[in-house]
Amino acid sequence: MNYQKPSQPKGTRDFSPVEMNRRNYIFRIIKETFELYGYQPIETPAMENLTTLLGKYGEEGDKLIFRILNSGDFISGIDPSELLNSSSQKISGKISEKGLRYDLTVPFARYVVQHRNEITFPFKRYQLQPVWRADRPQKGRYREFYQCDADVIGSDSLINDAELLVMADQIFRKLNIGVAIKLNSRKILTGIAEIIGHPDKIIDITVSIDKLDKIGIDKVNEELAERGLDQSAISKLQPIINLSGSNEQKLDRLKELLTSSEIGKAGIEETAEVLKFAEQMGIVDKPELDLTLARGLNYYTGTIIEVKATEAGIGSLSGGGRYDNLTGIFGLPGVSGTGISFGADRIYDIMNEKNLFPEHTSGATHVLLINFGGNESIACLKLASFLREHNINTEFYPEDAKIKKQFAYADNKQIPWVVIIGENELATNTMQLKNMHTGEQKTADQQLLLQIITE
RNA sequence: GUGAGUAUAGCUCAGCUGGUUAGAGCAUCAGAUUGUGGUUCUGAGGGUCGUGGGUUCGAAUCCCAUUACUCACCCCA
Repeated sequence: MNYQKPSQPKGTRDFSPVEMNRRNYIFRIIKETFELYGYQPIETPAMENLTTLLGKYGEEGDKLIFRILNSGDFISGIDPSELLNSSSQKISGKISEKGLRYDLTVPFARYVVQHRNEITFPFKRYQLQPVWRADRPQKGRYREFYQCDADVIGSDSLINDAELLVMADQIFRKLNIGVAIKLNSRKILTGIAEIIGHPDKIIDITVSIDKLDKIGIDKVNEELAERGLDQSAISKLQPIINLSGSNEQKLDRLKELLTSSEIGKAGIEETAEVLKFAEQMGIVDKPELDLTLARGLNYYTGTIIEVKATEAGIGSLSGGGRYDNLTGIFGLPGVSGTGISFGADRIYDIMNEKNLFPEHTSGATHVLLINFGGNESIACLKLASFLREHNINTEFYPEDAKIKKQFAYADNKQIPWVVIIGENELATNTMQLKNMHTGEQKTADQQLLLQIITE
């Protein structure tokens, strides 16, 4: 080999047929669940105008947006002296006007604003598409990954927030993944920031206490101090961070602590309401109120949701929350939305790690017909179309290769059933049906074949 | 953006403090087996040791640079 080995860009992946069938299994369950609750699919383009994307994800987020170079002679309009003297940021604004989508929520907000006259509110949509982030990849983090979002926009009702929790509960149970569903409220966090006397530091506070699980209380306090909180504020924060007990107990205690904060009290009430609705909808794995849950995106204003795998430090599998004014930025104020996003790739990783996929994911070939050539192959071709009419994924081996080779092919592709029609079978109008898993083989006719392989 | 590690066959890796023609397992292909895979046996193909430079009689091995990847931090699905 004397050519440069080809490779994909870092943080991106190829998906093999086996992987795709498994990924589709995840997508199917997510879609089905979304649709059970009345969410309908939309898609938006891979690229958006930078004006749509920039400023929505904070300073860090802006840096992580993949920019697309303008087509044509993108450098022509620029003064050479400008190239030398101005920052790369400024220049990039001149040579790039589009970027790859960073998440699905902001494009959705854009979609809603643009199509507001065609949409009936409340609008429930889901969207399963890749997003791109120019991050440094690492475990469970990719530069191209799929998000599966469900959002309701144009409804203030907390039933929607509860519905998201219930859907998350259902999806992870269907997938057989053990998770902890966590709930918080941005309003409670705001209330906390108010009563400790640092309403302006809410982001710093939330980012720091979000790490509690990971780095421990001492480090969190250190970081809070570094971020400019005085000691009295930090000590006021301690009883709040350390709240324990049931959700009810936590909420009761919070009521006492946040009496002086109107917004804090509202958050407590709303959270109690969301939990009540979720319970009435029959949620199985009860969400846990977790005040250290903050989530990065700045646009959440109410409920905050996160789902983590019970074991495995792979980060969150799903996250979401309520945003009161996302469409406001695009000129449609006063529309509240709430939504949740599932990270398909992390879900895949964890299912793979724990062997949670069913043995045969649909999409794979179900039956292979062995090719003997001649008249036998005519019988096989007819049988194959019969099976396909019954919606059974069927392959006829295209060459009359050695039987051994054909069987090895079936084995390799993990095809569960193999049918043999040779000279003898052709004469008696039968076939040999072999179960590749057990090795059992029996004589069958068309009807028996259909019956056996569909049970 | 910051820090650390790795780079040898399609994949996973071995190759000791530098010493002839670079190894294994798995995978692939062929045969043992002309109607039977997942077990066994035999054989074959496949590598300018990431790239460029340096030290040396001699470099996969030591040094420098560079690129790519991995892991962690920041941040996040």
